[in-house]
Amino acid sequence: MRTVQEENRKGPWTEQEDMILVNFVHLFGDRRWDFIAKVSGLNRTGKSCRLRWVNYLHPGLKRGKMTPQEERLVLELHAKWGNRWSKIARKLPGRTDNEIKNYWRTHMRKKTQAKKRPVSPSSSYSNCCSSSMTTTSTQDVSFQSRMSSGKVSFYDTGGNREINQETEENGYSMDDIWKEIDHCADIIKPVKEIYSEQSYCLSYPTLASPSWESSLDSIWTMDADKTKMSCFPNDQFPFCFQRTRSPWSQVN
DNA sequence: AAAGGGTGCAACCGCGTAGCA
DNA sequence: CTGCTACGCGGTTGCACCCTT
Repeated sequence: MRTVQEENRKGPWTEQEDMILVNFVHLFGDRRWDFIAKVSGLNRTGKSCRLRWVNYLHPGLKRGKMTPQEERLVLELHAKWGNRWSKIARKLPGRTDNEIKNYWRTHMRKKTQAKKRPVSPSSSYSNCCSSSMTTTSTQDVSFQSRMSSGKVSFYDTGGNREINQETEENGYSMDDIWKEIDHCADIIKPVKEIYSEQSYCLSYPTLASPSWESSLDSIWTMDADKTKMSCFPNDQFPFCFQRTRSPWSQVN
């Protein structure tokens, strides 16, 4: 009898695995992960496949640094909802809960470091979020006092009414933030466009939760017997984003 | 140029929950 | 109602890269 550990691969995904996963997701949709994991022959758990898809391979993902607008929105929403990362992520198109979680973690780390060095005008935190963080001061004070009094954990700030109040007093409402984000979305090239610009054969239908079924036929021409990427000309992989650290770069 | 520490991010783990038989 | 399975979420870890000394 073989153990699960013997059967399932762990650790970083290879380019090949990514391609196989993308292929099977396009075939069967981004549900039924255990099934996909099984039929694809990837020695991964369904869970692992789902995570890889959601956090990295999903075509609607935006890569790169958070914009000031996004930073502000994360602050706002976290103040409102606490560590409900997936809920927050839904309000930031193209960002994953994992990404936001990581961002927040980094953000809070910087904050606590700044706290340790109290009167440093050029603290890393203020540098990082200098752009237009109108909401930080009050939150910092209340949050940090709660932190230091041991009432909250490192991550969990819970809901914070004060910040909402303050934003309203400042006249910077959620509507304003949304307007900025809309404006931003105009500037940022839709993923679809980027794909076509780079001569990739794929055209992804929507940014969030694409309905693959509707466009499968036109997009993917795959021989059921071969799991080869007939849809990727010249073995190109349809990403508009760059991998910085990955097994891929090492392959070349 | 090398070493060491810091940072950021991908991926795993455990738990809660929805859906189904 | 109960048990099972799969999925989703939040927390945590590991490691590659970057920066400073």
